[in-house]
Amino acid sequence: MELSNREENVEVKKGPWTRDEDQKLVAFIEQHGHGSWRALPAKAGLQRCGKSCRLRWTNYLRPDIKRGKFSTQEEKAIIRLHALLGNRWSAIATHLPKRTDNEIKNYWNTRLKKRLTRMGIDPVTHKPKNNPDGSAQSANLNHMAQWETARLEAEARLVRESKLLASLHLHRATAPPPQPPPPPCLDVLKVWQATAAFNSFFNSYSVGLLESPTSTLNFSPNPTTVPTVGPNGEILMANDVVSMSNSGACGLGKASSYMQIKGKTGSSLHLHDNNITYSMDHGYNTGSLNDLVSVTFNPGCYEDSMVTTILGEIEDNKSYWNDLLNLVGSPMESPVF
DNA sequence: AACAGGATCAACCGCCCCTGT
DNA sequence: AACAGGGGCGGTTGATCCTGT
Repeated sequence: MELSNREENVEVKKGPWTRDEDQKLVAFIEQHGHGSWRALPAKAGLQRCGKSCRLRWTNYLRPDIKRGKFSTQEEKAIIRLHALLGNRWSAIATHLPKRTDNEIKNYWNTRLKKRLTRMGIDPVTHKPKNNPDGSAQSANLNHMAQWETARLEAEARLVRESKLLASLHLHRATAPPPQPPPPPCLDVLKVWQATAAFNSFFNSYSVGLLESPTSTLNFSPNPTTVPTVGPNGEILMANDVVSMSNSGACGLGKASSYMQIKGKTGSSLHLHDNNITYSMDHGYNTGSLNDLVSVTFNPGCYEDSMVTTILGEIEDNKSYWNDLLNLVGSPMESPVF
C-alpha cells in the first residue's frame, strides 16, 4: 500500500482501509468519541490522517448507517431534494435518514442522473429538455421552491448543530442529547413534485399542468388510458367522495399535508366529471374558488398504486404565503410580493 | 475462458467556512 | 480585524465488480 503525504512527520497510509484499521477506529471512537480528528490517529494507533479517519467513520463505520439498495421512496426524495437544493449533498442527506451524503452523491451521479437524462429530463434544471419553459407556473413553483430551499437549509443546519452537540456528549462518554423536534414541514415539495419533470418521470401518463399562478384549474386524468383511482385502489366514479384525514397514508397524507399548509384540514375530495376537486367541508373555507385544489390520483405510479401527484392551486398567493410564513413564524417581509 | 468497456463506490483532494485566539 | 486550525463539503479519481461479446 502506498505511503505518502507527511502529516506531522508521520507517514500516513492511503487507500482502502483494512479490517484491522476499521476495528481500531471503531474501538477507539466507541470508547473515547472522536474528539479532535487530527489527534485521533495517533491516539488510536492508526497511520492515517485525521481526515481519512473522519471520512471512514462518517461514510462507512458509523453504526447508524443504512447500506444497500435505495428504495423508490428514497429515489424520489433524492430527485425532489436535488431539484430544490442542487448538489448540496449534505443538506439532502439530512432528509434521508441513515444515508450519507457520499452515498447519495454516488447514487445520483451513477444512476439517477443518467436515468433522468434517458427520460429526456435535464438533471440540472429538472425540466424536460424539449420544454425549457419559462412559464408562470414555473415561476410560481420557483418562488415556492426558494422558500422550501431556505427551509431545508435551515433544517440541515439544525441537524448539523444537533450532531455537533451529540458528538460533544459522546466525547464525554455520556448519552447523546435528545434530538430537537423536527421543524415544521411546509411540504412545498409536494407541490414541486407536480412539475412536468416529475410527472413524466414517475407517472405512466401525463397530466395537465398549472397554466397560471392565479388561475383556477381542474385536471382530467386521462380517462382513455387509466381510470381515476382512490387511496385504496378503488376506481372512482363521478361524485364519489374520498375522505381526507391527517393520518391517511401515502396520497392522502400528501394531500392532507398540502392542505395543512393553508391551515385547513378535515376536508373532502369530490370527483366531478373526471375532475377531482378538493373542497372545504368544515368551515374554514371562504367558499370561493380560492380554496379549490385539484388533485389527480394516479394508479400508474411506482410502488403503491396510490396517489402520486398532488396539484394545488391557490388564487390568493399572498394569503397563501402568509399562511406559509406563519408556519415558520416569520413576519411577512418578502421581496416576493 | 478471456477480454473490454461500463458501472459502482470507497476514498482522496482542494477549497471554503466557522470558530477561537 | 486578522490569522490559524479544524472540520465539512462537493468534485474527482481509481480500484473493483459486473456484463456482454
